[in-house]
Parts: sequence; structure tokens; C-alpha cells
Amino acid sequence: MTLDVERAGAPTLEEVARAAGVSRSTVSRVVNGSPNVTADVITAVTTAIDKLGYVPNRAARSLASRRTHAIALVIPENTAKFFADPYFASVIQGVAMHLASTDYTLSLLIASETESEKTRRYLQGGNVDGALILSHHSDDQAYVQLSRRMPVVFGGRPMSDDAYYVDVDNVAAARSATEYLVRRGKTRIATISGPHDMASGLDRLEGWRQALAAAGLPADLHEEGDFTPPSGEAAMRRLLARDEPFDGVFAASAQMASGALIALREAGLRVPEDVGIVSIDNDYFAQNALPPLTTVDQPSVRQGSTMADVLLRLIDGQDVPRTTIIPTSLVERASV
Amino acid sequence: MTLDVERAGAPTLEEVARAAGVSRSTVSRVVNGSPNVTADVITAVTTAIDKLGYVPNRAARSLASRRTHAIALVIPENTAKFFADPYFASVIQGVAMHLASTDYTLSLLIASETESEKTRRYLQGGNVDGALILSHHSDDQAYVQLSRRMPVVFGGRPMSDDAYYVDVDNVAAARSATEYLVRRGKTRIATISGPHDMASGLDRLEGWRQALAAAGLPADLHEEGDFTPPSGEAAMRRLLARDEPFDGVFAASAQMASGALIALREAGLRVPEDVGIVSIDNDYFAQNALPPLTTVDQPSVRQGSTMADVLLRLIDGQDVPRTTIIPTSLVERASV
DNA sequence: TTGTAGGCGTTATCAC
DNA sequence: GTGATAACGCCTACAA
Repeated sequence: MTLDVERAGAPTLEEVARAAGVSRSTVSRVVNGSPNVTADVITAVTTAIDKLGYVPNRAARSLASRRTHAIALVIPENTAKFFADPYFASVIQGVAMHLASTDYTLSLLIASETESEKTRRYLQGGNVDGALILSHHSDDQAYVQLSRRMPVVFGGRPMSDDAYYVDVDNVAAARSATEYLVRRGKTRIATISGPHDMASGLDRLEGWRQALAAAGLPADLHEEGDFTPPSGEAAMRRLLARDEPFDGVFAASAQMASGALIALREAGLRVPEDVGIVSIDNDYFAQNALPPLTTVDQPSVRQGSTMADVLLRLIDGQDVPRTTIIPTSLVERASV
Repeated sequence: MTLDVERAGAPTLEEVARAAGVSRSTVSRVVNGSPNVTADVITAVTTAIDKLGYVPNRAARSLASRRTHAIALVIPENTAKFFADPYFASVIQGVAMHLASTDYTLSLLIASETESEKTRRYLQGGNVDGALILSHHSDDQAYVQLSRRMPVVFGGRPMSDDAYYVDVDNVAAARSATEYLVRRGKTRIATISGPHDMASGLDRLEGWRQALAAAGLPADLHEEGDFTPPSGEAAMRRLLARDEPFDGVFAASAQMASGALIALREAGLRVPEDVGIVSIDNDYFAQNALPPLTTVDQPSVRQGSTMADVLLRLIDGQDVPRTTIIPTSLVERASV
């Protein structure tokens, strides 16, 4: 009698069709929201679906439709080294949460350079409908090429022109941070920049330069870091070793600022009394530093969700601007 | 002549077969490493594969084989709030990197509670071969049930018995941290514990108790936090407000310890001179605190890769112990 | 060892 | 509006 009870696998579209007394095609139409279906039929099918607990088989669906409903989030391994950086965690979170409200799936790829071929094949092998590339390095070229074969969106401006990306305006962010220092009366403003092989590193340096130029101040006190706390500490030591007094510092990341704070303290310099410091990133480094850092907030969770949004539109064939800039804002705390 | 050039889609198994002059079955066998194939044939097929740049179509493969070669990493949304916690980023990284050396794919799910039904269906809908659940909360029940339908491995001991999980020995970690305080001559040792609805919170509290009991010391100075810096700061304030002097503190997380440091400093207490503090987590909070924290290192990247390893074995039908404990180690710095 | 044939669960193209 | 009927690309008995 109840042959259908205790079936092994999940119910199929075919079974739903039988239960609803319609054809498979019709069930498929209902499932995919086709406009040409009678209300009665929709009701019947929906009921059957609920009763049976039907869930479309993704594999079958993508085999037939040639779309996977999956996107990849690629994190080049050299970037993964910076995984500890809360920035990446936030972006990933943003992506995942945005996707949660769609029926797309997120496939996370840590792309080791030694197996880049494998990653490339995976991406081109029709496993995903599009890719998100999270990296600020100049070695993005391979991925830029990929964007000719499928929708690709970068997080952070890639070192290439014709690519879709969403980023904060790093130049403007750095400029506003530096301008804040100027407004507070600082006249000798140094910077601890990010690495020169990352667009964000370069852009923030440029913003610092612009602000100083506009204020008629010299822009010669510059040391490079790699965004991490230790590099910030080391850079500050080098700055101090120049024996060239300064009363303000723009650090390209809060992590570096927190490192710089250590070197400053060691040197017997007080913040903000002796030197004021402003940075970028409103993460817990900024929040928990001593003193808490005045910094430029770049909403990274939002960057992630925006990236996902842009990619999905691209996949959907919509017309999307190549560049999406996320606004930043200065948050004042006690370091200046 | 060259009909095959400029084809639209990716090459199929069928085309490889034709190019190699064998049947599709044989190509399939070669691709899947079947033992019963002649060396010559393998060579021929492999050559054809390389020449054509063939990549198996995942959808077709899983439709036919009923295996997806994908696993899910589920992060309950309440956990996602703690996303800023470097612990999670590390675990995710570990999982992703382990998977990179296999042909499994990682599907990252942020499971909002309001859509838990959706997540459940996704998991049960045959989209993945197994799932990793990252959570320390007691609301894991739903996922424990899931483990009856497919391989599931938890990160952190779930509040249930019959589940596979990989975790650090939180009791032992807390005990060794506390014992260290005892060895350093502290006689009045307080604790800032984690939340009581997380196994790790409870276990670390228990470890603290055990160490004190063994040393014949009272275990009454206890305040609860939620693993975040602010909660640690607040807990320390409450501890201080008790007006019950103490010379040692075991904080269940480095983040809370860093918060506690702030309250301690405000109260004019010096670390380590007046009170020694030990915590768990060797993250940058521990490394960059002032003073740097003596702490118990729990290798979270490794926990992630181990979780993936266990799950893959489970999927492979291997016999795996339900519990995998990752060793921890004490790293001495300047806070005691 | 290798080939044949049928099927995996959907979608898509047609007729009706 | 709805229903047959091919694909979609691969796996897997089973046969040879």
C-alpha cells in the first residue's frame, strides 16, 4: 500500500509529478517560477513538494542547465598568509552572508601557487558560474585572464585595468587621514606605507602625498611595511633612527600602527602628546590599541557582500559598472 | 579538416575517447585510476587528455556516481558574530588548505538561525558528501541529528555524546595554564571564564578548578565572559570590585585577557608584578598585548586540517575514532 | 582488458 | 498552459 514510504534516496522531481498528477515538465516550471502555469497547478505541485520534502538535485540541474549556481572565492596562498588579518575574515563573511540570501553556493579556494594550474582548471572546468578573487597582489594577471572566460570580480583594485572590482577609495581614505593630522596642527608628518606590490599600499601612499602637497608640507618621511604589526614596529624604528623629528604619522594599516606604537613607547615618545598617529582599518587593533586609534573605517564585510552582489549581477547578464567604490569614514579616537 | 578547433564548451569524455581511439568507459577508467587498464592505453588516454585540456564535468560525475566530492563547512550565524575571532579564520584556513591537496571542494555556509531550514535542506539535498560544523554552542542539536544522515565532524566538542569531533583538550589546557600560575607562587588565583553555554567555556573552567583543587587553593574568584576583549575587561572590573585581593588570573581566552589588562591598568595594578595572568590562545592578542601574554597555544589551523582529514576518512568509509584531541603547549612570555 | 548500454535527475525544445 | 522526448556528461554493471 504505502510503497513510497521509506524510500532510500531523496524524492525526485518525477515523484513530485506523480503525486501532483502532472508531468515532470510542469513541476520543473513551478520549481523555477515559470510565469506560464495555472494557479491551481502551482498549488497542487507546491503541496506535493512540501509533503514529500522535495529538494532539487543540484548536480542534475546544473548538468542540464549548464549553470552551477555556485561561485568561487579564490584566495591566493600568499594572501592566505595574511589570513590572520581580520580584513579577510570580514570580507569572506560578507560574501557568505550575501550568498545566504540567494540560492548560490560559495566554494572557497586557497590557491597555492605551486598548484595554480589545478585551480585554473577547476575554475574553467565549469564548476562555478563566476569567481571572486581576493588579493591585492600584482600577481593577479592569471586571474585577469580568467575574466575573459567567465565573470570575475576582484576584491581590491587589481594591477590591471579592464577588470571588475570593488574597493574602497584608498587614495581618498589616506588623504583624509593625513588631512586630519594636518588639521590637528601637525607639520611634520611621516608615513608607514603598505608594500609596493599591492595597489592598496601604493594608493594609500599616494593619498598621503596628496594631502601633504596640498598643505605645502614635505613628504619625505616614508618607510615601508607589509601591513603586519611587526613590520609597523620595524618601520617606526627606522623612522626614529633617521633622527629627523616628526609630530604626526599616517600608518597604512591599524596593525602597523599598533606595532609602531610599541616602538614609539620604547623611544619614550608619548601618543598623542609627542606624536599623533592615524591609520586605516577600524578593526580590533585600532579599537584595542593604547591609546585607541583614530582611524579610517573601511567596511570590509560590506565590501564582501558587494563583491558577491556585483558578481551575481554579472552572471545574470546585467550591466554593471567595472568599478564599485565603497565609502570610508574617519572615526576619531585618542591617538591624535 | 580541423573540426574540433574552436569548439564552444569544454572537451568531454567522449571527445577524449575519440581522440585516444578507445571507448568512453576506458577513458573513465583511466580518469578514475581503475587498476585494470593496459599501460599503453593509459598513455594514449592521458596524452589525449592533456592535448585537449579535458576536465571532468563535476555535475555529470556526481549525478552518475551519486557523490559530490564536496563538503560543507557550516558556521552558525551566532558563531559568525565571533568571526572577528582569529580562531575561526585559522580553522577555516586549515580546512581549505587540507582540501586543496585533495579533489574535494569546500562549500562555506553561514547558517542564519532564521533560515536553518534552508541550510538543513541544502545539506540533506545531496549537495555535499559530508559536513564540518564549527560551533561551540549548545544549539548544535540540529546538526547532531544531521550526523545520522551523513558524515559530520564537529570542531570543538559538541554538547552531545555520539558525535565525531576534533578539539583541543580544554580541561588539560586550562589546568596547565593554572598550574603554571601555581608554580610561580601565586596563591590567590581568579578566573575569567568563557560562556557557560559553550563546552570550551565549561571545560576551561573545570581545568582551572582541578588545578586549584590539586594545589589546595580556593576556587571562588570567578567571573564569566564571552571570549571577547570587552567582556574580559568587564569581568575584571567585577573581580576587582569584589575587593578580594588576588595575585593570579587565568583567562579562558587571550582576547579576554587583553581586555582584563586594560581594567587592571586602570586599577593601578601592574602585570606581572602585582598580578600574573595566563590565558589560552596564542593569537595576536596574546602576542601583542602589553605585556605579551604567557598563554596556552592551541593550533587552530591544524584543528581545521584535522577536521577535514577526519571527515574525508569518514566519507571514505574508514574507521575513525569519534574523538580526536589536538595537543596544546604552553608558551611563556611576560605576563606572569 | 575493453566495449556496450542504460541510467543518474533536470532542463529545454517541441508539439499539442 | 501542458506534456512527451531528447539531451546534459559521466559511471557502472554486464557482456564480450
